[in-house]
Amino acid sequence: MRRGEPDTAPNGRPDAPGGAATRPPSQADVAALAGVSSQTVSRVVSGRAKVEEATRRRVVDAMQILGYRANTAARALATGRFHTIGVLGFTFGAHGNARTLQAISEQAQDAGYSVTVMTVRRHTEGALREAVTALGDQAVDGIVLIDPQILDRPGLELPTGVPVVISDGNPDRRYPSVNNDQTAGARGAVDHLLGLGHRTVWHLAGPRDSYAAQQRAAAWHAALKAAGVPIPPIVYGDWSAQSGYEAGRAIATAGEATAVFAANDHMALGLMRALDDAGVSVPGDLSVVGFDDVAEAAFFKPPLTTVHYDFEQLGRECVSLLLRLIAEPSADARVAVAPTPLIVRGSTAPPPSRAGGSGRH
Amino acid sequence: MRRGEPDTAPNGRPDAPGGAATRPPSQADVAALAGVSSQTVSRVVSGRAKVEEATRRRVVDAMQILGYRANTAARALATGRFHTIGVLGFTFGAHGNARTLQAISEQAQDAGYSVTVMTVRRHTEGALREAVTALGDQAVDGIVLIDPQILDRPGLELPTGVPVVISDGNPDRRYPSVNNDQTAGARGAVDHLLGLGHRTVWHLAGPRDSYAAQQRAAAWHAALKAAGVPIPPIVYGDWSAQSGYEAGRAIATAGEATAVFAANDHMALGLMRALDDAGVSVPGDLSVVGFDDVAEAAFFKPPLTTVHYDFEQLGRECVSLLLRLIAEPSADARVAVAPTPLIVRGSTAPPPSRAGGSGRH
DNA sequence: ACACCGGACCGAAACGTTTCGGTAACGCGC
DNA sequence: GCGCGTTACCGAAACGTTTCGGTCCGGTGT
Repeated sequence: MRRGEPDTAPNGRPDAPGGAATRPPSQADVAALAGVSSQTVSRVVSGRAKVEEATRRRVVDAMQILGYRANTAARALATGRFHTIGVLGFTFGAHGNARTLQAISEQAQDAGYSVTVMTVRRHTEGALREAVTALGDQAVDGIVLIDPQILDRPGLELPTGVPVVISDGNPDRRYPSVNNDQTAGARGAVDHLLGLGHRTVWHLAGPRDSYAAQQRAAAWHAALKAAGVPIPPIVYGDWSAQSGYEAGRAIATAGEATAVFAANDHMALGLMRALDDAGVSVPGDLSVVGFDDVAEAAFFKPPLTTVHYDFEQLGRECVSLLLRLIAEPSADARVAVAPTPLIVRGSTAPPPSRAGGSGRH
Repeated sequence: MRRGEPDTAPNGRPDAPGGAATRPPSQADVAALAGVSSQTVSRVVSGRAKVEEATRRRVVDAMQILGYRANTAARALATGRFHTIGVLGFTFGAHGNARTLQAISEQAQDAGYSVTVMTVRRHTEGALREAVTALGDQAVDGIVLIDPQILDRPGLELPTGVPVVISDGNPDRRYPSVNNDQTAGARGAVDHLLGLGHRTVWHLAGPRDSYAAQQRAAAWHAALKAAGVPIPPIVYGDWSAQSGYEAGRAIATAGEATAVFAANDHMALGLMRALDDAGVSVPGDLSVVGFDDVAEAAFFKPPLTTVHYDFEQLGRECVSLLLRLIAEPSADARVAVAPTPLIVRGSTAPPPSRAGGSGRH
């Protein structure tokens, strides 16, 4: 790593085309050109201290001429801050996570932070865990955990020493979490269906290990209980349309349900498709409510009544909270939650009248 | 940043609960505990040089005891390498980009690299551009450009000195690009429809500034031309289901088309919804082919015939190529492209017979 | 005139790695 | 027993910032 260049610079180093890669300009180079010391350059770039206007101009000009860019690594080494937050999850390809990540990225960028994504493989054991851990620590100032069930993996330790916030996670965990009001959303869905006259509402839940799925299921259960209506068994899916389709077949075969609340829109889509295949009309014979309000939901057939979920707000709040915790580790962890309004479209209606309702099959 | 601790360490610094944040262990600490010098520790962690087994054990044990983690910033400063690649795009919330990013992240992680996402706002001018640029340079060893039309933004300069690869971009640009075989996919879609007996095929294209959209449109055009059939005017959308719906209304009103090739599945969905609203049956009156093969496409009504697109392969190839270029800037830039097979489902059929076909309204 | 003060700036010491150049210790052939 | 190459290690110099502790200087109150 030595420079290896003689101090008595011989006539111009070869900057010729195809020549040696020339080292990018450093603070010291700027300082030399501007005729100041390097820490004055530092003061100018950080803007944290007084610099006389004339000096400042000279420095800025020199930076311009040389095309100076601060070296992130050196800064991080000196300050101990990376100005980077890590986002840790199973996948960023899934709809909700992708939207949340985008919001996180924008919000972080506005605050001068960059975002590193760290994915942990779902079905991976052993050594890779350590790799993830090693990746995560020391290179980020804080972490947003976007798939909180990662915490359930034995042996996966999050780096200590940096704050962690959980997106859509269980609040009684060891880390602060940010949640939209899923409970209200699920309750709104159930109440809407009951209000239409359905005797009860079935639930097509997300995977058991997902906290979001758990919370939606719990709210569904509570709403039914509060209404004093019978509580059907939960049907489980894995968020995918395929799993929704399979659940739909089962529900159609059972032939009891008149209303189903699905824990996300993709499963609702598969569900509706299965019902259609089975000759059950939506919403004539059976009403369906989704969750998420994906951009495509309005164009399903029928257009899906669903709970709107604000992933963008979720991501932004995660960043805000995390930055507060980075600045002041004991900061207040309370955050505002976004509302989850029900968007009523065409997939819900009153239950079929008694006459034609029971023998439909 | 000075340590400020007396060299003659007084009896045990207070590591008491709530005590001062104690500096993480450094290489030197490990070296001291193991009774070796710090560069031997370096040799052990890098594994690049011979170390006697006994020494090696002592060092490893010491690292274990102290919970040593290498400091990324210091390493980056010393080596000039960050072991990080940046992914630059307009948004990671969109379906294709999200899947590509996920694949990039996994592939990079397997190679020991981490991934930083950098988003540039679509409708933003001026100073923010510089922010993006500043963010991008010096902190990454290479860049994957996931929304190549970013290059069309005047004034946005990519950092020089690091390799850049373009995902799904125009090959005659200044950077190497990785493309799946979009042309074959689009041609397959058109040929399928023509093979079913349609006189011609309309095209619902993606936004004009998208290279992927351009390429699909060009392939559609070429396929029609090769078949010697009339070429209808292109209808443009913006990838969204909403824009597909609007296009569908126009196409239904015109009443000429019997087959439409949509440049992605979401637009195809909106299109089908508009046709349905207009009383045009799919595929009875009009056939629709999509592009992407999103997981939900099989559950649309009708199930969508579409071109399968392998975003995962795309992302992986981008990383492979980029890592080759990082290691050897003049490396061969040729990459394998993934096939784009047509998945035939229920949204395509032969055109309506002449009798009932023309007067459908 | 003098001490004093604050503003603008500088010299130099960290931050924790990697790596260059060396150096003891050791085996080996002559 | 002497040179010589190897092996296993170490001392110390970078890498480019930030920041501590000063210094120089021009003003101000007495």
